[in-house]
Amino acid sequence: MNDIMSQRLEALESKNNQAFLEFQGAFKSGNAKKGDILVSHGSICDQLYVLQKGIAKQYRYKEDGTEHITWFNFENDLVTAYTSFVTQKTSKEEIAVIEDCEYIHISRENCYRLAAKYHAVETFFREMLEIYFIQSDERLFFLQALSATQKYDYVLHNMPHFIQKLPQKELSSFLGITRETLSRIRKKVSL
Amino acid sequence: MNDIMSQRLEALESKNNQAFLEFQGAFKSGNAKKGDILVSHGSICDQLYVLQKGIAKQYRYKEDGTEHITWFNFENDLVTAYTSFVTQKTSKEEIAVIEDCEYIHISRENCYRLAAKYHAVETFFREMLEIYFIQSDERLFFLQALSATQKYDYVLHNMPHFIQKLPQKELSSFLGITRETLSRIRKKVSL
DNA sequence: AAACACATGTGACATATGTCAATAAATAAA
DNA sequence: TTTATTTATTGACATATGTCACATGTGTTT
Repeated sequence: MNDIMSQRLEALESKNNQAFLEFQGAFKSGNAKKGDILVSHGSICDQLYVLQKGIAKQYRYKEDGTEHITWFNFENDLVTAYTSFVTQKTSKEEIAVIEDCEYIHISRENCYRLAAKYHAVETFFREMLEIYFIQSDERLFFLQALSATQKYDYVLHNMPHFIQKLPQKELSSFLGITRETLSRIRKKVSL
Repeated sequence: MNDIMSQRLEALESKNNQAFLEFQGAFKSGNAKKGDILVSHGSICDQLYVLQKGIAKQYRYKEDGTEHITWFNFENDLVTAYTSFVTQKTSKEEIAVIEDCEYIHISRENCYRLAAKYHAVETFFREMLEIYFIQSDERLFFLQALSATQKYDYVLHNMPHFIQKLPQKELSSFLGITRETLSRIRKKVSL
């Protein structure tokens, strides 16, 4: 995700510097410690975050109380509970900090206000959405079609930082398998 | 999806009638028979379709040759192999007709040209993307966290037309389970 | 260093779902 | 209508993955 975001921002800057400055100016900075909840289940999400440092996880609970991680966020990722952000209904998703985070954030109101005011900002958002949509599409296939081992391999090849930086407990949830199964796969792979 | 699309189009019309007319004018109409391929695996997708009648399926192949349906399209759905459409790389996805279709379509070139020309068209696309992103997010959780029976129940309650209108062969692929398992679940449910 | 909490590894066993094969039912073709 | 083709059902069995219980390891706090 990383450079894609800065690319788009540069495009925005060169296309309409005034829009860029105003957009940039609407961000505030903040930080959060490991374990903190950025967006809590049941709340209405009205902020868009950009991670500058640290790791966060997005997850949902099933009725049985189990946590299911849908995505991890690293440096330069856009982070928000998108469904709630867009619909302004209570969020089923929750976002929590795995490793101490520094971030900037902008309110939903400012996002939409600036998107309405500046065509170039609107374009920025459309392009970011495209990227995340594609990412989501890839994950869909991954979840639907691959076995536990294949999923692990996929992540190993395509998102190696996930494996390097995340505790297995979290990674297994993301893969949609149990910790035990992940542990056994790792053993097999390392032989 | 249905009315959401027409809502957005109405919004576009009232916001900028000129943009709306030009956008609308860029569509051509067409049709396809059951079994036809709208977008084939390996091609570059440069059209955006709007289904007016019929049903289509979007799917990908695994290396082992098995087909995995990621989504079904019904009346008034936007249809395209989004990843290929955006990136202009060859498509991993394929789109095929399940029930004879009538549709209108617009070229990628016209989409982006009009989005760049008219802020209101850009907004239309951003909003459509938001909707599809949310939909995709829901499906993600569905695939990751639910058992075969739970998935069936989910579809039964949330997309009943999927169950009414689609052959089980296709539905099972969409659910990420085998035909046999689906058949057994249906038997159990109907008791 | 000791004590603790938390994450990971391992074994025995349970279970959901897949696989394969054979009918039955439904659709399409002749 | 009859035949052919595809789709759905059902049974016996295989297998991947989950569950539970406990051991081992790792890092943190005192």
